[in-house]
Amino acid sequence: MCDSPEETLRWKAIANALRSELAEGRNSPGDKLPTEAALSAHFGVNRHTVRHGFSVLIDEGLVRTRRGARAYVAATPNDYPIGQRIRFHENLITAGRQP
Amino acid sequence: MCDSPEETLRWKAIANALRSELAEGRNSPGDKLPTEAALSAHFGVNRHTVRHGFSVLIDEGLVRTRRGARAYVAATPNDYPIGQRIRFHENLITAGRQP
DNA sequence: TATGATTTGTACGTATGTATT
DNA sequence: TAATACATACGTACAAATCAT
Repeated sequence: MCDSPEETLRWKAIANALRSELAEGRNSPGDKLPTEAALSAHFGVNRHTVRHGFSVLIDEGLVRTRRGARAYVAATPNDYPIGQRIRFHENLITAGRQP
Repeated sequence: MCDSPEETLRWKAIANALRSELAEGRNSPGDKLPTEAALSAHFGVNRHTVRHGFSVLIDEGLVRTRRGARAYVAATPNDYPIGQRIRFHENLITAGRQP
């Protein structure tokens, strides 16, 4: 009942995986993340799917990207716990489901 | 100089164009927007470019989308004037430019 | 109610531009 | 200067939800 196929979406699974990585605490703000190409290979997905997942973390303020430079950690989930609450964008989308 | 090539980006130009349309006041919350295909043809761009522009308005809370259904107006810029201030996402990105 | 058409969502692929390293 | 890496934008295909008949 009420199956939530959230994890079946690759971009969302990648976002969750990366967020968990940051929550582990082994990364500090300023640390560089792997390249899109490296993450694509690691997750076995297209580069754009990685970018889609990245956009979630960017909107959450956890990660920042700059053209030409590697993405880096802007904050960790522990800094200001958003926990299960997802980004604004997500809220709007899921809210759209309600009648 | 200091040219700000904000308008040269198609997805941003489309977002601005659609936002201006909503600001005109001829649309009310609940009104349906043209389909992605129609907007693609109208702006002469790919469907994904339209979707990219849409994501801006979605994050601003002006538009909502549901799979299978047309996008509809959730609010108008006049409802809560954001004016020149761009969405959170944009702020993060542009903030990334600063040293 | 049921079926088919419409429309958005996801995912992959490719090419080129532009900033950083 | 050259290599690296992200950003934009085109394209294709299929899945899934909605709408219309």
